[in-house]
Amino acid sequence: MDLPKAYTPRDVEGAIYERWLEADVFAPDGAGSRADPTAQPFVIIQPPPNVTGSLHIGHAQRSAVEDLMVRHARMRRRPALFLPGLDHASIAAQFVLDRILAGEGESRQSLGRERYLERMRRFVAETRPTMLAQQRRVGASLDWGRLRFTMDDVSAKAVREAFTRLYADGLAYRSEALVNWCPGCRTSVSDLEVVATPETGRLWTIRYHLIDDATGAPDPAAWIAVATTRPETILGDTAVAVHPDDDRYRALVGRRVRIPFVERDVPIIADPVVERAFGTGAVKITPAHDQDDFETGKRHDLASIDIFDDVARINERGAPFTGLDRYEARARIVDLLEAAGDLESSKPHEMVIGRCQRSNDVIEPRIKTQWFVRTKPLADAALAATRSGRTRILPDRFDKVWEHWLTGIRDWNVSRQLWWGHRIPAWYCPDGHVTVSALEAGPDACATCGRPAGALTQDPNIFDTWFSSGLWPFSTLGWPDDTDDLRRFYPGTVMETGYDIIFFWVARMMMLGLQLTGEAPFSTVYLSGLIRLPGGEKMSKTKGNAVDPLEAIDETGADALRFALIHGATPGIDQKFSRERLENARNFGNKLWNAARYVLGARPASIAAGAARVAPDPTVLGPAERWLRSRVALTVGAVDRAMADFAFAEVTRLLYEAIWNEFCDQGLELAKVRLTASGHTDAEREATWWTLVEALDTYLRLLHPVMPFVTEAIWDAIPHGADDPGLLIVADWPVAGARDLGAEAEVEAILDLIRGIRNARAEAHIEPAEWLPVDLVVPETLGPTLIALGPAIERLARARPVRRHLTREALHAATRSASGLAVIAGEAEAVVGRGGAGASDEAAAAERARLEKELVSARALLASTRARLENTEFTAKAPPAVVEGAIGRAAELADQVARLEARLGR
RNA sequence: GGGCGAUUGGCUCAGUCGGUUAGAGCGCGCGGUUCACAUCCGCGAGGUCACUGGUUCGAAUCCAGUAUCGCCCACCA
Repeated sequence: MDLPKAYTPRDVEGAIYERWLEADVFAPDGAGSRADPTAQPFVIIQPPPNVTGSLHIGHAQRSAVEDLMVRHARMRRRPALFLPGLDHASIAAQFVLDRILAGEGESRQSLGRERYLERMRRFVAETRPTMLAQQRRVGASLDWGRLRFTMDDVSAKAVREAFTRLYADGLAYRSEALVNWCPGCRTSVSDLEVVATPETGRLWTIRYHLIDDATGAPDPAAWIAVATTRPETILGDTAVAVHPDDDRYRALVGRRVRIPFVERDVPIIADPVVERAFGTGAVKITPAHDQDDFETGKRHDLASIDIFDDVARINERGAPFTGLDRYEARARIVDLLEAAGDLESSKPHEMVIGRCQRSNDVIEPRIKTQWFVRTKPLADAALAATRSGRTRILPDRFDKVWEHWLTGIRDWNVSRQLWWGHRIPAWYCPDGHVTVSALEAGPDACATCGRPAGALTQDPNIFDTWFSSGLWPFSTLGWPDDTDDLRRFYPGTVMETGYDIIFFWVARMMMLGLQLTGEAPFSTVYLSGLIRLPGGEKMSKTKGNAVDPLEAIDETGADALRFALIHGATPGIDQKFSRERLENARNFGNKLWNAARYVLGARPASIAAGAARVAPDPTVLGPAERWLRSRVALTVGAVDRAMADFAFAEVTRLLYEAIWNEFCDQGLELAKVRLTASGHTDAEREATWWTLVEALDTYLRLLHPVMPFVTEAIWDAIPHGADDPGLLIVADWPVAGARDLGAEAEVEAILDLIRGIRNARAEAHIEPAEWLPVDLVVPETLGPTLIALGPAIERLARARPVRRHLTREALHAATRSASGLAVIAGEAEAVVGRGGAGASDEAAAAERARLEKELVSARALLASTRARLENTEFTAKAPPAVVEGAIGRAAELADQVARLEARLGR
C-alpha cells in the first residue's frame, strides 16, 4: 500500500474518525473492542462542557490529555470508558440566553417561566451538536452511545434521589441565612462564585446622635461617630458596636442612638469583634447586609432589616429612599448627612468588594430562606479519602490547597432563584411543612400533616448547576439504579480537569460521591494547567480573547494541535499557546509521514508487495539494525515510565527525539546503505527492511495516543502481523525488547566519527558535495562494526575512499605529507583530505584554529576532572561508579589532549 | 493578611534520585537541487540556571532568606 506523497491532515482525519466509528472501537464493549473483560477497567472522567458553549483551547487540551490516557489504556486491552457529556450550566446558559433575548427586545421576565424554559430548550437543541462535533474533530475517542446530559431524565432522577437522601440524613436543610445575592442575575450564588475584587472605595465617618434618656429625643450635641464604606446600609442598622475594653466608649454601652432617616433608636452594644484601631472604633451593625454584622446580630439578638429588593433598589423599609438604586441612595444619604452636619469625614479607602463571577455586579449580602448542604461531614470524608491515599491529587502540591479549602468550608447554598436547571424536589403545605420527595410526580401528601398533593406547592428554586455536576461520575452510569455500568465502571480511574474548578467540581464530586455511594468517585485527580495567551493572560470566553482550536485544526490538523498541547502539558502548570509549537508539531507529523513513505518505498524486490509482517532474521542483522532495535527498546521503556508517571509532555519529547533524531536522521540513513549498496544478500536487505518496519510500527503504536490520526493512516499502509487487528487504535501497546548495549556503543562511536568528519569539513568550508579521501583508525574492538558501516561513513561523510589503518602510527605515517583535516572522535581518529595536494594558507590556519579550540576545551575538562580526582574527599565519598567514570574520562581526555598536541606539532 | 507557583541562551520551554561537558524547538549565522521530507538536510554561535547565604566531596536540582511576575484563599466596617 502507498501513502499519498503529500501529508494533508484534513484529508486524513475525517475519514479515519469515520472508520473508528464504523468499527465500533470506542465503547469498551463495542463490536471492535479487543478489551480483556477480566482486566481492570480504565475510566476517565472529563468535565462535561457547557452545552451552550463552543470548544476553546482549554477544552482541546483536556480532551487531548484525556484521550491520550484512554487510548493508551485501550491499547493495553483494558476495558476503557470515555463517556461524553454536556452540562446544562444553569446560570451560564441563562446568562447567554438572556443576552440573546435582550437583543430581541425580550427578557426572562417578559417571557415568564414556562415560555423561557421552552425557549431555552430550543436554544440548547441548537447549540448541542456544536460542542459534540468539535470534540470529535479533536479526535476524542468518546463512547458516543453513552452520551449524557446533566438535564436528561437519568440525571434528573439522580438529582432528586441525591437530594432526598441528603435531606433524610440531615445533610440538606432549609434555613434563613445570609446569602450572596447578585442583583444582575437576580439569584443567590455560592461563595465560590463571588470574586473578591480590590477596589478603591470611600470611608465615611458619620455621627449617630445619642438619645437623651430623659426626653427620649436625640441629643444634637452628643453623638457617637461610626465609620462605614456603605452609608446606604444605615437604613438597615439595628445597633452600634464598640469593643468592650474600649475606654473611650465604655460609658456609652447600653445607651441608644437615633438612626437618621428611618428614625429608629438602636442600642450601643459591646462586642469583641470590633477592631478598636479601625475608623472611630465604633461600628454600625447591619445584620441583613454584612456577614460580620449578621453574626454579631445573632449574638445580640438584633433585628435584621433587609432594605433592598431583588435588583438592589431600596425597598419600603428604607422609607424616604424607596425605589432608589443602592448607589443613588448612597449619594443622597451622604449629601443629606453632610447638610445636617453629621458627616465628619470622607476619605478614599482601599477595600475588597465581592463581585459576581458571572455578571460582575457587586454582590449584595441578603437574608434569604434557602436550601443548604451541610458540608462539614462531607468535607471530612473527602479529606479522609485524600489523606489515606485512596484518591491521589496530581500534582501533589494541590493537596495543601485541597486541605485548606475543605477544612474551612462553609455550608453550600444550593438553591438558585433561576429557572434553567433541576427544580428542588421540596414541597410546602399551607402550614409550612416541608416534604422532600424523589418521586418524579412529587409526593402524594404532606409528610407531616397528610394534606393531599393538591394542597402542596413545589419550591420554585432550582439547584446550583454544580449539584448535578457533582453527581456526574455515578449519575452517568445509571445511579441510583444498580446498573451493570455502575457496577463495572464505578468508581472511575482518573478524573481530569483544570485546576481552576478543583473546588467547584472536584471537591463536590468527592463529597457527594463518598456520601451517596460510599466510595471516592475516582482514584486519581489529574489537574491540568490552564492555557494562556502568548502574553500570559488567561483566556476568557467573556473577554472574547480565546484562541479558536478549530482554526488551528483547519490549518495544521488535530494531530499537530494535540501534540503541541500535550507537549506543554505539565500538571498544574499553565502553558502559553504558541503558534511556533503548533508548526513544529505539524512538521513532526510531516516528518513521520515522509519517513513512512520512504520505508514503504524501500521494500526490497525480494519481498512481495502484500507480504505479511515477519520479524527480522536475527542471524543477518548488522550493527545498525541491532542498534536501532535496541534504541527502540529503550524508547518503549522510557515511554512506559513516563506514561505511568502521567508525564505526558515527556512522552512527546521522547518520541519526537526518537523518531526524528534516531530513526530518521540516523536509522534511515544507515539503513539506506544496506538497502541500496551492492554486496548485500537478499536476506540482509530483507532483515534491514523488516527492522525498519518493526521500528516504525512500534513508534506508531507509541505515538498513537498523542497523534491518533496520522499514526492510524500510516499504520494502515504498513505490513501487519497475523495477530494485528485492522486498526491501530485497538492494536496492542508495545512491549520493550532487550537492549543491545554493545551495538549501541559501537554504532554511536561510528556516528561520532561521522559527526567529527562533517564538522571538520564544514569548518573548513569544504563543498558538501565534494568527495574526499579519509584515512582512519579505530580501536580493535570496533573493527567489525567499521567494516559493516564503512559504506555508511562514505555516504554520510562524503568520504571516498575510506582507508583503514591498524595503528595510529600507521595512520600518521600515511598522512604525514597530506594537508588533511584531523578528526579526533573518542578513541577513533581520522584524517580527511587529499594527500599531498597541499592546502591554502588560510585553510591551514582555519584547521589549526579548529584544533586549538578543541585542545583548549579538552585541556580545561581534563584539568577539572583531574582536580576532582585529586580531591580525596571526592574519591572517598562519591559512589564508586562516579569515581570510576571520572577516572575513565580523565584517561580519555588525556589521550585526546595528547593527540591534539601531537597533531599541532607540540 | 495567609498560601502556592514561576524565574534556565533573543523567544517558548525540558531538566527524573544532587554526579562528567545544562538539553530541545523557534529564531540567528554559515553551507546545501544527496533519488522520504525545503513542513527538509549538514555545521555552528549563543546560558554567571533571578539574587544572597547555607548544607555537601559535588547544587539548576536540597535548605534559609531576598527580589520580580503571576495565581489561589481570606468576614476589619
